Amino acid sequence: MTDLSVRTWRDAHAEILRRIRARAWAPGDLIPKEVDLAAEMGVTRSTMNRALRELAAAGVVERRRKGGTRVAEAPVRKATLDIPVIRREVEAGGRAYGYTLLHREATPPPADIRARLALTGAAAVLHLIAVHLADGRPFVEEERWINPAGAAGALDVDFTAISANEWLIAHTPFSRGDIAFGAASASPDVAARLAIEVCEPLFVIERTTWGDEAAITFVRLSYPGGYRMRTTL
Amino acid sequence: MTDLSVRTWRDAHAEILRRIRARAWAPGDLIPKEVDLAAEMGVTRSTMNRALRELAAAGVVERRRKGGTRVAEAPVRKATLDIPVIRREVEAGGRAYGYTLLHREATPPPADIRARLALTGAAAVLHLIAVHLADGRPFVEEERWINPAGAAGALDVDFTAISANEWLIAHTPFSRGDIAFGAASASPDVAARLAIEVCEPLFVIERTTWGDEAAITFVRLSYPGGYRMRTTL
DNA sequence: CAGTGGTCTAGACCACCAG
DNA sequence: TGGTGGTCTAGACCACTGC
Repeated sequence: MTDLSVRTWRDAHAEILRRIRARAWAPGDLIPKEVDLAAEMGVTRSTMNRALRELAAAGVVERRRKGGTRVAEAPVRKATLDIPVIRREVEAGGRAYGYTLLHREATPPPADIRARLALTGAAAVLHLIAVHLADGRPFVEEERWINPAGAAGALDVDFTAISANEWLIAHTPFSRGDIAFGAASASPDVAARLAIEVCEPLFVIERTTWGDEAAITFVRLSYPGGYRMRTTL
Repeated sequence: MTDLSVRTWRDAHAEILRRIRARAWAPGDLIPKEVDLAAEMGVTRSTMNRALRELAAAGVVERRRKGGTRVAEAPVRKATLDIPVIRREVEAGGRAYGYTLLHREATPPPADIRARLALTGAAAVLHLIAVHLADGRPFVEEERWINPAGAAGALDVDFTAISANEWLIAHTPFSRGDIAFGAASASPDVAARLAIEVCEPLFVIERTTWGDEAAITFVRLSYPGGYRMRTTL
């Protein structure tokens, strides 16, 4: 018998998840349509729709108009990562935040950076290298290119007092971005900046952000090997 | 004047995002309440609620009952990562998938694994080491511990034909999990399994999954340094 | 073409929490 | 304690897509 305590979309969500876990509906199976489930559990279709929509967003079911709703075959679990401002990340750990700009130069970009920023001409971009500190010790190294065509005013900013990330957040909101996570070995330069040994492993985050028309910035963050980025499933 | 083409929650969502980007509402600002925004844009509160809820989920605004809705100060951007089954990940790249089990042993777990699986006794767990292949070449090394108390039947399975991941997906759905991403150096063992040099950088994913009561499994996936996990913001 | 999910409306009650 | 967001209901129209 159906649990009569189903009153909210969370209840319905939980009940459907329970059935899927209990194999009442196996992976690949078509499950009843919204209207039927709603009727069975005693809620309106709107409520059931909300429950199923959330399950679809979590990758548990797949939905198609006319095709119905089916249990995901390969549960491509979706993990949501928070991408915090580094200052907050450090301060959230109870440590004092610091920031040192090591290099600042407007220069024509190398070919790979031109490609990442989708630049055609040879106009100069702003190249920054900085280290973020936690309790005075290197936390992460940042190498960044800023496209003046996408970030108006950046060339006039001295980034010694404010990190490029925070300046960009405040002045140049982005509309989309891509991000990649990987590992690399510390080059001599990066090793020196992070005060680690050459060839130690680095956790690397590469991010490109775009405005409505042009690329705004490309940044590579290199964390020493002990760093972990965590979330839940 | 308000754009009269606002008809759907996506329109409202886009319009609000536009205003935030245009600094009509600055970070930290309180924005009008649902009812007012709905009236202004000519939609119902339900529709506006959906738009604002999605913005909150994306980390663009923060909402509180009675406190209203305000533009997020530090846009803690949320990135959604797909955690695919490795077979699918390889096949999605157009390569042939392969899998080799290198080690299988039921053994009392070392202390760190006991801690990760929240085990109290010294009951044996199943320890597996395997390599996943793409076009016959090592793609990722997998070291896994399976808690028989959380994954009934695992001790009876020979994991040479089916990878533990796929068996678990099919037989032991999990209710929650935690996942961490980081970097490490290849130990001699791992380097040999992946056919890379000792001390080359590895991209490491560590994942623990839990059933309703007990931990099911802990797995460490080690990808060679060139690997990138990508998503969009 | 017809069935299913996607969305909107108009109204209502309620939970939470800032003042 | 009152204002704000969270959610439910009942009904409707429509877009997509499998058959």
